[in-house]
Formats: sequence, C-alpha cells, structure tokens
Amino acid sequence: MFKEEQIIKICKQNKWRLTEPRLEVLRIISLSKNPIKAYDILKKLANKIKNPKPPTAYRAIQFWQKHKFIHRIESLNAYQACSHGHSHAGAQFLICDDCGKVIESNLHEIPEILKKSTENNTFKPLRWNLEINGLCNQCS
Amino acid sequence: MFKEEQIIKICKQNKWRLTEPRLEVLRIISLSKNPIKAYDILKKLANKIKNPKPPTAYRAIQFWQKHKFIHRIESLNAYQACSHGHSHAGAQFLICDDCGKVIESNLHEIPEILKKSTENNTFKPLRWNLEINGLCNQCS
DNA sequence: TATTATATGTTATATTATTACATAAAAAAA
DNA sequence: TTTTTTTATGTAATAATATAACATATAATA
Repeated sequence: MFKEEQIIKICKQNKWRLTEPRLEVLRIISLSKNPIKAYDILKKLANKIKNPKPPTAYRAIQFWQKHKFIHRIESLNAYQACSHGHSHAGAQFLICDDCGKVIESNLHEIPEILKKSTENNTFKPLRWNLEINGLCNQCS
Repeated sequence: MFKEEQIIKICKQNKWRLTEPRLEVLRIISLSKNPIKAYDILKKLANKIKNPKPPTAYRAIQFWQKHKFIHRIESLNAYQACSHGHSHAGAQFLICDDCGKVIESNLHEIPEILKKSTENNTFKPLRWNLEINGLCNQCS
C-alpha cells in the first residue's frame, strides 16, 4: 500500500527512527510476493548488511508490526506488508492453500459483529486476527 | 464439552485407536483451565508415561486436532479442548489479555460472511480461525 | 498365523524467537 | 557545546516450538 517515500515521511512526522536495518527489512517484506518468514528475511538482509543476526531481523519486524505497516500471519509464522493503510485494529487474511498467496481482505462486517459482542457485555474486543484458508480465484 | 466416556465411545465407533499417550494428552488438555503449550503438556505427561519425548506429545496433539477435539490457538502456540462439538470448519476465540482465559465463541454470523465472499467468486473458504484479543467480563 | 497398517520410542535436528550485555548513535537537558 | 539520557544496534548464547528419520511394537486384516 505505502510507497517508500510515504513511509519515510510518516516516520519523520512521527519521529520514528528509520534506521538501515529497519528500512532494509521493510523493503524485503514489501518486495516479497507471499508472506515471508523471519529467517528468510534474515537471509536476504545479509545481502545488505554484514552478517546480520536474528535479533536484527526480529527487532525491525517488531518495529513495523508495532506501527502497523506489516502483519504477522500467525498460522504461517510469516510476515506481510499491510495493504490497507496502517491503523486498523483487526485484519482478515485469505490464505490460498494451493499457491500460498495471502490476500488481506476487508470484511468490514467483522467489526460490527465484534461490537455486538461488546453490547452483550461479555467481552471487550480490542484487536483481532482472522485467517481464512481455502482456494483463491486462480487455484480453484 | 465432551466427557471422557463419550470420547471413548466416539473413538470406538470410528475405529480410532485410543492409545495411552493419546488419552493422557487429551486429559491434560481438558483439565487445563487455559490453553496449554506443547512442552507443558509434555511435562505433565511425564507423570503418566515414562520419560516422554516431544514427538509423543505432538503426535497426540495432532491426533486430537485432526478429529477436532482440540484447537490450536495460533497466537499463543497453545492448545485447548473444543467446547462446541467437534465438527465445525472454523472457530472463534476470545482471548483475555489480562487473565489469559480463552473463550471459544460462537459468532455464527462469521460463516455467513465467508459464504458471501464465495458468492463473489473471489475466494473459496474452507476453514478459518478468528482470534480476538481484549478483556473478558471479569477483567474489564 | 502371517501379513499389513498404524502407533510408539528414541535420537537427533530443524525452526522460530528471545535474553543479556556491550557498544553506538541520536535526542534532550544542562 | 557538553553532558546526560534514551533509543538502537551488534553479538553470543540459548530458549521455545516443532519435525525428520528410523527402529520397534502393537493392532487390524487377510
């Protein structure tokens, strides 16, 4: 969703420090067609930074997750750039079991359902993650 | 949801082999108040079985998952007994960030929403997992 | 009873992620 | 500007989660 210049701008505006490992990790995730795993990020990072260690990758991942520029696909232990702007409380992913593509979906009825469960006063939802497995258009 | 006798019966009916490690692992998960992690299952299993190794726990976990008697809470790497019968394609969990309790919820609007996305012909959902973090009744 | 299929035991190792501590760099305060 | 504080990184070690591979055992079937 975001171009690099936009991200640079947003970081500047918010006084978030856009360091080299952070920028390179974001680029790696953004350029990946499908969700990418931490140690694959680390491998690619080695092309840009001398002998990076796991914490270097994980710290950058955490940074971008915290600021909602990337998502973790829990069932895959993998990371993907956010495609819907970077300030939503929940995300929905359509995971193709065949080609591995993950589409970040906007099922906006979901927030409504969750709000209803609040009205019941049974649970106060703060954030959520919906991962739907199946077959994408091209694979079905 | 299921009592042990019922499970024994269901296994017999389906000719699923209900071995000692499987039964003990199911008991451990069922007796746990909150979702329990594989290596904690393994530790408890050591009280029942001599010096069990990870595959023993993981195989039993897989068995019960496959037959839908337990769920994996992806964001916690932990397992919990199913509380809604054992044949649904998707599950919804309300995870309390404060006390760690996980309520298996029945937001039955979700399947409808997913069915709609099928009608769009954009994605064919087969199974799903919704994990909602927030605060439970008692903690909010 | 013999054969086949399924499950377990065991060792080793792969994968994913964090802790701990020293150093460096940037931001804020003096 | 200099000092102090905060934030980030480098690096080594290790923790936490999960699977592969292969030998043995047990149950189901022929």
